[in-house]
Amino acid sequence: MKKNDLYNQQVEKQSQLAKCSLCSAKRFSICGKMDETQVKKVDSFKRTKNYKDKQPIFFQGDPVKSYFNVRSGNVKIYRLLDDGRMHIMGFLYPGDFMGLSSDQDTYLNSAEAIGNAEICSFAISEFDDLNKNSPEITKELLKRNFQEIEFMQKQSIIIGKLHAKDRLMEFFKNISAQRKKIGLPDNPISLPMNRQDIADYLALTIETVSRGITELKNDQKIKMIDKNKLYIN
Amino acid sequence: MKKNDLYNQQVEKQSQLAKCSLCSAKRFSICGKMDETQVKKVDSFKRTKNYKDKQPIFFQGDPVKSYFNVRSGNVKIYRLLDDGRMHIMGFLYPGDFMGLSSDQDTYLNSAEAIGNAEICSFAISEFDDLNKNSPEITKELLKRNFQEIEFMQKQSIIIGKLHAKDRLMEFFKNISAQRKKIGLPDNPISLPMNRQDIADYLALTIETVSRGITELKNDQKIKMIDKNKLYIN
DNA sequence: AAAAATCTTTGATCTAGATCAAAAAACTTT
DNA sequence: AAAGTTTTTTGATCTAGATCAAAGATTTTT
Repeated sequence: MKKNDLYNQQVEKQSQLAKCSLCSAKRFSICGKMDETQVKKVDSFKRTKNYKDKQPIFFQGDPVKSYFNVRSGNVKIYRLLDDGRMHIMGFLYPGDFMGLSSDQDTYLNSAEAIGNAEICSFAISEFDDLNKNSPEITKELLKRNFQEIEFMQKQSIIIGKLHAKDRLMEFFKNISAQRKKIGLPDNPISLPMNRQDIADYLALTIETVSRGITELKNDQKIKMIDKNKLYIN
Repeated sequence: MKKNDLYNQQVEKQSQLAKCSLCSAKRFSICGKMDETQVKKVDSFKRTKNYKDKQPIFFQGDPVKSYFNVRSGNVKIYRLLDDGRMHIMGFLYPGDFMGLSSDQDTYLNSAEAIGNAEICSFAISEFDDLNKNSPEITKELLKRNFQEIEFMQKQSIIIGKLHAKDRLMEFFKNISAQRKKIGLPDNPISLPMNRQDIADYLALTIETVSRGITELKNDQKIKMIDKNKLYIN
């Protein structure tokens, strides 16, 4: 059987292992802002699933039924354009929350796992209920939204104004900072996504990404440890 | 005296005219979500100022002392890059709120008036106070943030994936939609900003913007009424 | 209303990154 | 471990939009 088989049956993680109290992403998650009663409630209504590489989590246009939280692994958030091209909005890391939007009707973007990922899902009604009665959660959501706006602003400068090599360098630095935030070594970094994903994220082609990496290597700005692992000088 | 003199002395709008009850932007503003008591409070602590073309409202790096609301006119939100280039994050219209950020410490972007604009300012402490005790205001802020994220996502696709002519066309359509939202005719539209601003917003050069407009005219996609007014076919 | 300043358009040329093509490397399956 | 598949890199060529340059419009000042 192929490694990346989308139709692979998923086994729901058994409750013992999925418990919030054992969640390594809790500290960086929205759940980290909840009190014990709230976490207990989340623990009871959340579902935790293991996703394989390239397995879809939700798709643009689908009705919004759940919100999601990344427990481990990575996720890419992307939009398919009418002409079939893909634009990647961002990559998610453990502790990142997704699925909320302004209209709450249908998902605007699609999400799929990059490599193996554990994702918790919350039915919107139950999560909204919890949120409604908790200013802490609302405040945390607001804060995360502001951070996302600021990140998107930086990203629009990167895409709009920087050359290919500089976009790549900023991308590597962002991964480094993100890793630090969740307690991983910030150098060297690993690239969970492939070259095409990097291209679709930075608004470049795969060839330009490849050439850019080669040149950054020659310029001694980075050192490739292997295809998906690099050291930033 | 030059029309766009930055150092023009401002006359604070007299309270009678600046009253919230007479504000034509109230319906589209955050203030439109407030009850009478809250509006009364806002009315008492807000300050309303007239800005002239190119006059700064706040500057990136300055300590955040106030939030702002556009009462009339237009504003550009931009970031100056290290090399002196400008990236415009967006254009604001009556009813738009600005100044809030995730860290609340310093402004990340700069803001200046495009043409004459009336802007209300709120001292952060007084506004935060109001917000703290009003779930409606918080909810409205959250909603606006989501809309901004979604707008930025669309914008990143426009900048990253579309050709010059298509970027311009999307830009005109966005202005049209925005005008409709605030009760102005959605066609023809006026362009309050100049060609350089459009270029800095769409990550193009002024020459490419100019040529793009000429070509859209030739393709019968738009009809220029004058330099700053156009009809979308 | 003429002169000066600013903004916009048009023309000629250049280039970063796209596209087309193929080799090399890294994985998967048998 | 050989064959097949997918991903990444490298090479050659092309092009949309940048850059450099100057002419027209429009606005501001005198």
